[in-house]
Amino acid sequence: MGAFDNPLAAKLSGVLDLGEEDRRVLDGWCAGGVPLGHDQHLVREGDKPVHFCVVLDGWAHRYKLLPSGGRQIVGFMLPGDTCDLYGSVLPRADHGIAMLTPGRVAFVPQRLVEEAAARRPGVERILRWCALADASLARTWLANNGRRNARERLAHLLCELWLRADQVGLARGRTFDLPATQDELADALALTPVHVNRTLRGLQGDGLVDYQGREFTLPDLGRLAGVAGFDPAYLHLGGPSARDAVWP
Amino acid sequence: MGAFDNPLAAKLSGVLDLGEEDRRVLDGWCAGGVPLGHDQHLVREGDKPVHFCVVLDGWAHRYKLLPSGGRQIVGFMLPGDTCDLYGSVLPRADHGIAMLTPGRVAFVPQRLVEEAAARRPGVERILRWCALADASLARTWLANNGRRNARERLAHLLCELWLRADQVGLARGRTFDLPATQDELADALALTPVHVNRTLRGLQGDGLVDYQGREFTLPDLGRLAGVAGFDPAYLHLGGPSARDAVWP
DNA sequence: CGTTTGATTGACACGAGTCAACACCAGTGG
DNA sequence: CCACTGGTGTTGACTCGTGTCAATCAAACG
Repeated sequence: MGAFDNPLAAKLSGVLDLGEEDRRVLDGWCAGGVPLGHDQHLVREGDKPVHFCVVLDGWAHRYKLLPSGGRQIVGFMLPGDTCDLYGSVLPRADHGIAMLTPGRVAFVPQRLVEEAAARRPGVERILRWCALADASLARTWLANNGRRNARERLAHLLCELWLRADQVGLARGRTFDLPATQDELADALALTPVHVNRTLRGLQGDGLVDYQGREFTLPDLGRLAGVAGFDPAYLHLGGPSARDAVWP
Repeated sequence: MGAFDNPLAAKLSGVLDLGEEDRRVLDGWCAGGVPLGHDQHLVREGDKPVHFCVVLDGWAHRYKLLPSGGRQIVGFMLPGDTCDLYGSVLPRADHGIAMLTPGRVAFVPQRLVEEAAARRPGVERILRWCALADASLARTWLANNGRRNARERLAHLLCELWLRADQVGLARGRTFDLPATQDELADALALTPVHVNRTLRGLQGDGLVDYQGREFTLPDLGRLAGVAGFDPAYLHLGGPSARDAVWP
């Protein structure tokens, strides 16, 4: 926001030194963008991906379907988040990506991305940063879902999503919109919707979370982060933000 | 093996077109290597990583520790596997890596890696491939641990590890060494050691797995893959291998 | 208004965790 | 040569967190 008209540059400017020229490349990628409706797909599992995607507006989620019919959501995407679905590097998308809300997405032809990366080391760094941050996030979810109970897991996810929303200007103080159904939260946390509901109510009863519809408020982030065992390092966030005013 | 004296080039030659020159770069990285003993660390969580690592020999594992004391193993590394711990891109390692067996590891200064990547697009592609394949693997584990029961999970992990071992010449037909304790398998699968033991015996009772010590045999890979819902696409393996002779 | 989608709650079941004991084996040192 | 140790695997009995099934409710919507 502010100085930047594209959320990807905004995010990256906090963590990497973007040259003038690199930023122009990113601006080019993020110009325009396609409006997408709720539930529309950016990528389907099995597709040969030919675009590098940047979410400009709205939320999306990445998911994997299992032969048995289950679904695991493997990540949420907010404005400024990218997916490098391997384009020229790997042959097929191993998971799908779809919108959680209406929004706007930039589809950058892999050819352009490759050319820019070959021409400018700064761009190559950006791509690598995105891929590595992505992997880091997936590993953190692995640990979260694997070794925490329902309460801790949910608290952890809420901390993460509030922080990420805040980072791109989508939080109003400790309040933010989490446009996912409890079903979707369940598939992200590897729980059942019923248990997500109970756990959410539990946190609410303890004054750690408040919500009406999809609008969530985290009245005591310090205590919630304590419950979650949350350490924001894995998000690799850059510069200062509202979080510094709120965080323990 | 065979034409290649370094396992990284061997692995990559199946999936990427390596130029003559690129291969020489990889040979340079993998020349030498440091011998490491059981339990020795390649990287500790929180370190500022200054090397790109390639496992030349032996098995390693990547793990995260939780504030509550739990451990989640987030991946196994076999010869030819790399870790790009973000070097110049991200500030700190978000997880540790340690040997499961004695072995040999090449530590390549990030500076060299950066230079090679800037100079040669082929090298940049290699790095990106490694990062993306890594993320893909983590997401598959997320789905596996999140949405399958103990039996399916364990079956899936065994399929993965046999296939990866076979790919680098470490399997003898359907038999391979899995140098992890049941404790370690439990931390990889987000189970307890006791339950891993019971599940393993269950699979053994059904003739799907056989083991004595750390030597595992998978007598009926087709049936085991069926139990697991295993689809090897996520490993992004390249050329043909023994698997083609055995797989359903 | 019916219909649909998502949230909520209760009763009950079950898979996996916990606790505890024992077996086995490789060292190691007396 | 044997006693002792620590690490790993194995098994049983019991507990408990989460899943399953089912009913109800509220809001959104054509």
